[in-house]
Amino acid sequence: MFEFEVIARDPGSRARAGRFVTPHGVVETPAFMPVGTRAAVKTVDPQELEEVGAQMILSNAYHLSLQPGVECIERLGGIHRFMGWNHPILTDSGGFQVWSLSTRDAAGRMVRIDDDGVTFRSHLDGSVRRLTPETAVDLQLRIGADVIMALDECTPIGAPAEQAQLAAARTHQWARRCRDRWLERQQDSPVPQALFGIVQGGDFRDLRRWSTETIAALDLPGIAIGGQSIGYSKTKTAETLEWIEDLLPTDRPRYAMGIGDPLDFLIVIERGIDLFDSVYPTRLARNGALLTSEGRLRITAVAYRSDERPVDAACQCTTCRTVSRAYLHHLFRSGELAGHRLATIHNLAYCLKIVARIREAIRVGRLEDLRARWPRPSATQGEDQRMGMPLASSSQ
RNA sequence: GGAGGGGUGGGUGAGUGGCUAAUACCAACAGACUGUAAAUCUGUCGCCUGAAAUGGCUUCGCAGGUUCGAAUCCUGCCCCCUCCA
Repeated sequence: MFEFEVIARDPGSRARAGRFVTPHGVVETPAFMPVGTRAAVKTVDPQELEEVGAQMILSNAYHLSLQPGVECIERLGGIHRFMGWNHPILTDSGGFQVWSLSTRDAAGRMVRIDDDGVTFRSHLDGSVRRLTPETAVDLQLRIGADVIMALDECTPIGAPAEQAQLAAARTHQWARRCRDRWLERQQDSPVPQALFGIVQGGDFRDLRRWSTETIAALDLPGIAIGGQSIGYSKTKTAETLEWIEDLLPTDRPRYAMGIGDPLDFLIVIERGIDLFDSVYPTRLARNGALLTSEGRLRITAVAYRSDERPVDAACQCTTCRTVSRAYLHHLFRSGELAGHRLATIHNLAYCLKIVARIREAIRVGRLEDLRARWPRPSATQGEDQRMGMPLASSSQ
């Protein structure tokens, strides 16, 4: 049911194009998955997601279990039906929240980890919730996503070796327990669901390789690479993937968790990644930052007050076809919610278009052309942001 | 006509003798954001000099005064608001 087929490879890198078949449709890879943590990609609806080119989206079992609760989603026919998205969905287990919620509170009151699982203090009402590998799997199976993630402990950048080692070891133990539970439950499940394991190991080559071997050995339908090193740091992202690429299974999807800057897309794809997700484009959009061929555009800047041009002349999205920068500027300045939606539509369309171009290039064996024109991040962070990957191949 | 309240930096509005170039919020300007506790967060925000610590200058309706020292106290003037007639 969850076949994964590689249909083209780039001769100059590890990049590959494939088809990931799920019960809710096929995902043409490489693919970017927009994030809809609470069964909603903020500000846009399922139809807009389709229009923008999304194939598969992400949601989060931790958030959904708090609200509206898995019983509710289950009763209403599962997450696809619940949110009106009849395409593939992946849920994260809540492993990321082990890290993101714990860093919010120095006293560590919101998250407590032990070898058996994680105890959360709900960020909504303070109630205490317990997540173990088994319950994480159960919750996700009941929510009904096509792909579910093992419970893991996300290692922060700069974590010392001992800490990274312990987190990885725990992640491995949990992954085994998730697999056992998943295998057990799949037998009597009407709709198959795929479990992905997650590689941790922090910033250490040997730990990353150890983690990759361990997780790959579980023989799950897919493998993910996690940790703060992935996404948050461009150099660490590339480095980490290079460390482990030869150990990743070639016959199943590989998923880099938290990659959302278009500049990172080619970097991870060339290192053999098929799937990636991030809140980046949607969050940037809500904060008034638009991704364009010319780089990042801050729509609230005075410069756009009476700029009649579309956000990106090379973009075909609804936003770029219908409104001007001046109008978007006005919407953001006046706090009109339509601005968030239009900006989100554009950022998603832009990101998905970039990935589609890369995918096409791999398929026709011309990734080299794209690579040659790909923006090279400089040492200066500020300058990077003025860079963007053109949507049109006008320079050819 | 009588009684009372008030005028503070772009706006709202604290402050009622030195710790005040002046709280806070908004606006403005700039930056951040990568498996979402985010329509969030951070910085700047009188003028001049400076890379910066800083230094200098001018500010709390206007004009005087008291004081070592005033946005804060006193006097006069101008303006605004509320209530009563």
